[in-house]
Parts: sequence; structure tokens; C-alpha cells
Amino acid sequence: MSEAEKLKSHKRILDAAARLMRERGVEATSVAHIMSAAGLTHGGFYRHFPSKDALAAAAFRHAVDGVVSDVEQASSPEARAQARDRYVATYLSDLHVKDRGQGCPLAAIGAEAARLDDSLRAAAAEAVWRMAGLLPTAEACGPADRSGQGIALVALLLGTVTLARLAERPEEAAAILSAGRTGVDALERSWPARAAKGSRA
Amino acid sequence: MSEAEKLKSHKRILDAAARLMRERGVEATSVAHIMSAAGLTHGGFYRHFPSKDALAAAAFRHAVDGVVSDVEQASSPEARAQARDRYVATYLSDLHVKDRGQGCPLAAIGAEAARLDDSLRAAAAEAVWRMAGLLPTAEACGPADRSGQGIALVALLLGTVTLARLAERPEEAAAILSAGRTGVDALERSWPARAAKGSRA
DNA sequence: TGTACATCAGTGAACGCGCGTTCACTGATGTAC
DNA sequence: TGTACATCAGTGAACGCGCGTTCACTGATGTAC
Repeated sequence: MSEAEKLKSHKRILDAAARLMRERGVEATSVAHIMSAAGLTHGGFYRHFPSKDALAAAAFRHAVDGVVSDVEQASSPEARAQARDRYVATYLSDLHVKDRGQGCPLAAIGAEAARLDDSLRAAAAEAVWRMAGLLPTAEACGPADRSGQGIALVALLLGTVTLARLAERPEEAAAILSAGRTGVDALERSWPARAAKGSRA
Repeated sequence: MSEAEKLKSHKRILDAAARLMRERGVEATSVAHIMSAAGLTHGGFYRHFPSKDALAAAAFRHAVDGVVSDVEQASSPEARAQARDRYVATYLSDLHVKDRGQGCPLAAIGAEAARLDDSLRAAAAEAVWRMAGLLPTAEACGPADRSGQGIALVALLLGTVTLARLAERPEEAAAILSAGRTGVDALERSWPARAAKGSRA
């Protein structure tokens, strides 16, 4: 049992947890199930993580890494803009609605993270700002509130996929995704400058 | 034990379930806990509902009723428009972020509903269209796709509150709510007509 | 190079606990006569 | 009006089960000499 093999096991556990927790929820996924999916037995779990809560937080960060790395690692502004547009298109795709296990962890378990262990909540809160940082566009004219625009885009994306996952018929899900795309266009096109307190008339 | 008393018990169970399931999630709320909150013991539960799943679906609908009735029952178009604006303002309020137990069930347990019992999923899917029907504005010029606008507004509202609930510090939550408000303004102001397939350039 | 030993990843039985559901029972209700 | 009886909401013990976590053990690794 070399150190390298332990690291491999560790990664398999993280991968399995990140997938299963997004597919079934954090509470509904048991330590034994995760270990079994990683090709191990449940007893060895505590050689890798001090608790299920600690694993949940680590798995959440691991899932975020997998989802945002494409955009974050773009080498030029042009490549980044392209990766960003690809990210939005993939986010609002039929595949993302069906494949919870590899999708956005905020959409899959964000609401659950808010009421479970605090380290999981903190991991999810980090993900909010990390994802929001990827999304603002330069298209809005004038001194746009880019941070607010990023947050609103994350909220719209997350909400759209959450709604689409509730639809029974594929046409309903498609209509919801389409509405989300139109909404994204609107937020990209006309985002205002940072407003004085209370932006509503 | 009169029939009226049974109805009172039934309503107490529904009220307790609707609140607790929104506060703690469906799976994390036990039948015994709900019955105890309703002032009863767990054994009597099955005189009221055939299963916990059936209760979850009924409680979800009950929660939706409580949340949308104000707008749906408005007697005139003017009263309805006012109620709608109040609804949006309340939705994106600090109180809603803190008070999950009385808030929007889609924001609290929508993602969970998508992967649990099918009757719960169906109840949540109904709520999507019901809420989306309340929100479109007449402000957009031309033949706007009102149905899509309603869906996008629900998605943005739900997503914004989900993100705000993850924030640790009150200022972060306030910034997220403010971004959501600005986003709602943008979607109200400039929603296009129903687009031909594939609205992105 | 060969041997004794400490380390520790992984195993699988065991723990105490809370879950959803069942069931024999209680006792108040309302009807039949 | 008074009595016998069926109904059934609610009680609380019990069921089988899966959970997170612990622990004695196994056996391969790598170091000390």
C-alpha cells in the first residue's frame, strides 16, 4: 500500500462522493454507498476523512473544480469569452438537466447545503462568488455593475435548471430552458451600472 | 372525537409538515417530528395520510396555496398588479432568506422534490406553472412571450434566494438580493417576443 | 543482502440510534332500538 | 329518554432496517540494523 495508492483511493472516494451527492443529495447518500462506488469497504473511510460532513464539503469543492476549470484556465481573454459562452450553453442544455451527477453542484445540492453542516455551506458560498466571477459580460454599455450581473446570471442559470428538472415531459423542460436562455440574453444585453440603494422605481 | 376535530388535526399536520419540510428538507423531517409539532403522537399519522410521501406532496401544495393566494385572489387587474409587485418584493426580502419555513417551497425543497417520490415532483412541477402565471408584466413592448417571461422570473427569484441563503454575512446576502432585484427589473423591462428556435445569435 | 519491526490503508463485525410503518388497544362519538 | 353497540381518531410499544462511527484485526510497505 504505497502513498501513491492512498492518493488514488482518496481521489476515487472524492469522485464517487461528488457524483453520488449531486445525483441523490447529501443526506440521502451514505458513506457505505460512496465507499462501495469507490471500490472500497465502508470501514476504511475514516483513514481519509474525519467525518461525512468533512467529505461533503471536500466533495462540493471537488465538484466545483470540475465544473469551472475550463473557463478559469482559458489562456487568453478571447479563449475565456468563448469558454464562458460554452459554459452557459452547456449549463442550459438538456444533458445538464438529466445528468445531475456531473452538473453544477449549486443547482443539485445548493439548497441542501444551506441547512446542513457549516463547512458545506461555506464551500457552497465560495462557489457562488467563484461562478459569478466567470459570467459578467463586457457588452453592457457604461460602468456596469459586473459583480451584480454575475450573481444574477448564476441565479437565473441555477433556477432555470432547477425548474427544468421538475418538468415531467421533455417539451416542458425544453420550454423552461428556452426561457432561461432568453433571460440570459436579456441580462447580458442590458445590465445597468451599480444602482443607488433600492433599484426599483 | 368529532369529524370537525379530525379536520382540525388534519390541518395541523399539514401546517406542521409544510413548515418543517421547508425548514429542514423533506427527508430530514420525520413523521414523528411532524406529528409532535402538530400536538399528536406518531402512531395516529396513518389515519390521515397513507404514507410520508403522500403527506409531502399534500404539504407542498398546501405551502404553495399559502404563498400565491394573495396574488391569485386579487379582485381587479390593478389589485393584482399591486399584489404581484408586493410578492416580488417580499420574495427578494431579507425575511424570506431567513424564514424558510414560510417561504417559497420551490426555493426551499424544489431541488429535493425533483429526485424524491414522483407525486411530490408532480406537485412541485404544478407549482412552477402556477407561480410563473403570476409574474409576467405587460410592460414589454410588442407581442412578448409572457409565458417564457414568467418562467425566467421564477427561475431568477428562486435562484437569488437560494444563493442568498448560502451567504455567511448579512451584507453578502443583501448584495445578492440587490442583484436579483436589478435582474428582475431587466427581465420586466426588455422581454422579447417569442423567438424562433434558438434565441442566441 | 537479510531479518526484525513499526506503520497504516483497508476489512468487516459491531455499536447505538432514529427512521417509516404496523398493530393491539383506549375511549369518546353517534346511531339503532 | 336510556341502553347496547359499531366506528374510528389517537396512543405507544414494537418491527425490521440502514445510518455514521468505532474497533480489533490483516497484511503489504518501507526502514533500522
